[in-house]
Amino acid sequence: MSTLREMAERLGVSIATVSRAMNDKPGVGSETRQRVLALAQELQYQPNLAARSLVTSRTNTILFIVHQRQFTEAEDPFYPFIMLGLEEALKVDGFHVMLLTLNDAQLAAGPTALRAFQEKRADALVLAGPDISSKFILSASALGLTTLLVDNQLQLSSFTSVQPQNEEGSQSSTNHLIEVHQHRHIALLRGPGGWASSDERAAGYLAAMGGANLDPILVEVDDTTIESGKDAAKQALEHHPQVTAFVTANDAMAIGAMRAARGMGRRTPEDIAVIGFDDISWASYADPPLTTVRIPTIEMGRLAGRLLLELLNGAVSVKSRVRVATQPIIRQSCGCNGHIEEKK
Amino acid sequence: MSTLREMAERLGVSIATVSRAMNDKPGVGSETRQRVLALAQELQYQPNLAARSLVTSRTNTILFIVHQRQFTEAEDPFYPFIMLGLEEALKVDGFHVMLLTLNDAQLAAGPTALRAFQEKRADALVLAGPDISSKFILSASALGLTTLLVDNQLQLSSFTSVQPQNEEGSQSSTNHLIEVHQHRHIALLRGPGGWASSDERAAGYLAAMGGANLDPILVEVDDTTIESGKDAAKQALEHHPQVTAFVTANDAMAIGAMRAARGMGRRTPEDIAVIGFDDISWASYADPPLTTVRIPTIEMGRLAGRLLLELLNGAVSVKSRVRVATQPIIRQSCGCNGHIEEKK
DNA sequence: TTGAAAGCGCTACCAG
DNA sequence: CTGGTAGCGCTTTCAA
Repeated sequence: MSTLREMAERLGVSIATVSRAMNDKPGVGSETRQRVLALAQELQYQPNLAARSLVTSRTNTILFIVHQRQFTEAEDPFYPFIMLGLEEALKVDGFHVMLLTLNDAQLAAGPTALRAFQEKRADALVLAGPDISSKFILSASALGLTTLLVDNQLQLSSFTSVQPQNEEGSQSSTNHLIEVHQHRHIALLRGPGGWASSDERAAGYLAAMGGANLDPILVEVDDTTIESGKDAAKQALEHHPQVTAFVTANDAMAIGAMRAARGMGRRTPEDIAVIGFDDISWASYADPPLTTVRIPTIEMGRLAGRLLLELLNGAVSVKSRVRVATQPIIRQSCGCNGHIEEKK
Repeated sequence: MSTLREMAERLGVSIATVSRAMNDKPGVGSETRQRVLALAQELQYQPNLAARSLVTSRTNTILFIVHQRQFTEAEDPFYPFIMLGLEEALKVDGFHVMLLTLNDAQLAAGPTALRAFQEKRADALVLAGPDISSKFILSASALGLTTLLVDNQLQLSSFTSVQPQNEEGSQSSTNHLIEVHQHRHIALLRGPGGWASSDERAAGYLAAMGGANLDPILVEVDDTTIESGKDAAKQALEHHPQVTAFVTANDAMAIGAMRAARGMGRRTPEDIAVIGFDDISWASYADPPLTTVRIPTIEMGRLAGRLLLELLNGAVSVKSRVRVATQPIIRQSCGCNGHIEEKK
């Protein structure tokens, strides 16, 4: 592996000059620069990043932190996509992504787990997922690293964050049911209160119902799985038999709801229309194919990456809360015939 | 951030002594060592890894390389689990995992993409997935980094590799169909030839059929998706109407096969029993719940991590090909009543 | 058991 | 425009 010194000797110039040439810094004659670059090319020179880090205090590495269970969550692997997008965006500037998963105990213990990263290990932190507590976020950022939140946000403090437009998404899907399919009795099968995404999606539904002067019907369950979707659908159908459509907190619940409804003799979409949220991979294979709201996960990751790069370059210093537009995916569970299938 | 020097000054000893004490090296009086450790504790001392890397040429980082599309593959996100297990195992020794995804072009271009990692960026490479070519593997390992293969293997060269017991897995599921459910006409719906996992799973099926003196029925399609599962099932049922059971290359195909069969008036498991492979997250939600063969993905990642650590520590130098046992998951699509549901 | 010092490869400052 | 050099924080010889 060649070094700056080696190149300097072969070229008969100083190490400093080679360094300047390699880093596109001013103060090198264009002819000299040419020769340096040519030799670097020939030698396949790669800078030793440890040495560079030692003097610059920058590592070109960012740490992606996520709850262990969430990372590969059974019914909806969301964060690997975020990480993929992040890595894509970061690598164009020569940055790398490290994965750090935290279990419940580590999350509770606070930033002890991060201590090892204080010292020259990462330039920034991406904290992903709603189940990272405010306390943890605050103490992590106190480490002095640039911090960005994905799918999480703190009300009080201001961090740069990237989140989906939950409210707009469910408002538009509710409107689709109202305007295109003329439903009047639409129930929201929602997840637990207190979780930002559940609350925001509920707000979108309420806005749409209010806008159309319809009475909202809310059914809240304490989880957002297929099973809880079944429960919610049963409750809704028993207490509100007039309901003809469901808006659900996510796709897993939508699938559960369709199954429960079918078990009660109600077919989708003829008797009960259903619209989910997320567009997980199996949504298009559901029976019938699920109409839903797509969260552009990879794109969210890319955006987070680009934001981080700007923050790190000092190009921007404002903390911004970015909302990424969701996309309606019209399939058949809403009553459409599915000809307006999405283009991937 | 405190440094060795700072500690040395406060303790009135030399930097070398502090370094030795911190690294558990001999040559330090036990009393001195105590004092050093106590101060380190108090100061929350963290070594500067860039500085350490510069002198030791070790980074405590391993690079997880996977094909971009594969990492979050729509129907079966396999590699995030591997990465999770890897990270879990590695972090106990203070190692970190970096993600590098490669697209088709980069894969074809050879190790250019890896050049940046030659220099003090990673101590080892984990190459995951069958679609990383031998050529790429060979040239990557020529970089001089310890290399480990997951879900891939080279026939000629010897690399340490971790793979599932594909052959044993499908042999046992085929046997289940033969012995427990008395099927005589079992078709294998297999994926493309040439892919090691497809071939191995086929071999397991053939072994079981041969062992029972039954005639194998092979249907090969060029993909392993729900759609190709449908195609394969249609072909099988048309050309071999006597077939009463399917063994499929993976769960996605199994689900497609059940749907196609149902479309042709054959119910699962009454008319056609089906057993898949992989145990993807949606297998238990299929209709009927899918009997399959589970690949212990997270455990494979952990194993890869432990192996790597041994290799790096020089504890072991032998290149070993490790096969991880799969686990039969009996649900209902095979004809069992599902009471023997797996314990997670 | 301990200390002094060289040096890993690089950036950045100061002279010229 | 160019060169010399200090020094980032650490590990590791070599002496004492």
